[in-house]
Amino acid sequence: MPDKPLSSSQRAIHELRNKVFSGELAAGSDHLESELADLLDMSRTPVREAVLTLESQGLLELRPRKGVRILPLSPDDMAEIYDVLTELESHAAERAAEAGYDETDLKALATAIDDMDAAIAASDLDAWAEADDRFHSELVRLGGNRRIQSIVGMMSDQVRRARTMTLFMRPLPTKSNEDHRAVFHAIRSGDADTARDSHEKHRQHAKAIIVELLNKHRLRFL
Amino acid sequence: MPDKPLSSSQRAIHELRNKVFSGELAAGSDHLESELADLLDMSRTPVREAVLTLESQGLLELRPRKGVRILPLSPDDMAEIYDVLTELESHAAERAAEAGYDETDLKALATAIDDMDAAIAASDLDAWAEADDRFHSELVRLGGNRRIQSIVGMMSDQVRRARTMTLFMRPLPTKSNEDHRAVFHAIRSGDADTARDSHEKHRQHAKAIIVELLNKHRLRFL
DNA sequence: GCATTATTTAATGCATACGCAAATAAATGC
DNA sequence: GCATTTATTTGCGTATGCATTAAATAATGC
Repeated sequence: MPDKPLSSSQRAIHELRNKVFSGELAAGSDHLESELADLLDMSRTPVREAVLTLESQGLLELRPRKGVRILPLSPDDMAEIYDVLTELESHAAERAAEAGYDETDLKALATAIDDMDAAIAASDLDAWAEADDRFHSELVRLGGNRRIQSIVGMMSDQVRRARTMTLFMRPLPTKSNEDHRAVFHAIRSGDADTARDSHEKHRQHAKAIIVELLNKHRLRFL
Repeated sequence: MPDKPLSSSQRAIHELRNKVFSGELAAGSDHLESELADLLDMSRTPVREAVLTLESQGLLELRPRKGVRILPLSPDDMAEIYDVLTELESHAAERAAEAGYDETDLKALATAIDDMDAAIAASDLDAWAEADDRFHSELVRLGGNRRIQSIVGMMSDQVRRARTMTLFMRPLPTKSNEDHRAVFHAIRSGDADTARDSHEKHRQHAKAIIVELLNKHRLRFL
């Protein structure tokens, strides 16, 4: 069936998001509402609504008369984001382990891990990143807390922005999948403490790598 | 000076929030945009913008053609919210302890604790609740992560809704302030682990009490 | 009667218009 | 020249109207 026509508002949200991710709307740049409306070929109304939504998700900022500002991400911002992810995802891992999921329930998680292995073997960074996203979002889903899912979703969006930049400037994340497996096994065996601790270490490590990378390359923002 | 005139949009956000808290807009009820516009004596436009914002904060839900639905809070929702608060506030406590704040920096925290003591002595539940809010928000502020401040702020809003209902049906929170003092002392002495653990226990305890209370009183939602 | 289709109703999504206030430019006084 | 005032521009906040489409109701066929 022909996909249902998307509302202008929704379209605005998605297209603006994409343009931020792709860099077409550069971090730190300002844009008038009317400019964005022209860009998306719609009136200001749906643009305003989209901008309101994206503001609440931390992607941009409304500064009356100065335009809509695409929020830059500093290394400090990145550190904040990773800290939130660390806490909430670790909680999810803990809960997932307590939930007593069986092999079937954990299949998506296992698949994501395997896909990461394959991607690394093929040196396909994009595929790895996609599978990594899948692992983390599935983990959070298994945690069962919908508010955490929503918050982590928003924060992951921001991380994705930074990863585009940093992925190619760091070594292949070969070690990363050991962490994923540790978390996986802890969950499968119902060891909540280990699941939590493993994931916590995993995320803290990721944070350290990215923040160091950004600082080393003098990426004051992105 | 005469306070600056608030925009209709801002007014709508605040007034709608208040009406949700006060119960004037009951949880679970549906309201057309035009109805809310009439209620607030403004056009649909700023109401729509406010509703968009409040939706992203989890207070209500937009269901096209069915109206704006004030989201009810179930015991499960409450549990989710407390879990998020537990994780993020505990992280803040840990960081606050690491930050090496001196007596002056921690004054607001100490004051909040004293105020709670005074409120309990006077059996003034409203004053206690206010000081408790102050303690938690100051704690999170000291944690230094602005994203956590924002998330915790949103979640605390929801807790406040429930507390209105439950505050009078539970014993005076006399024990609660012991927890607060433990967190305070750990922060002052730079003991991050203790700060974290104390606060974690504090919040888990609060969660258990509220969830039990809601279930006991068959408050399926609120 | 019951199911299906046609008709009406009405809430929303969006475009548009307009007044106001802020920012900028121009003009005036010193 | 520089500061201060005045004029002008321009972006935003809000109101309003209309087209669209989902829901509700009536009508038709079987």
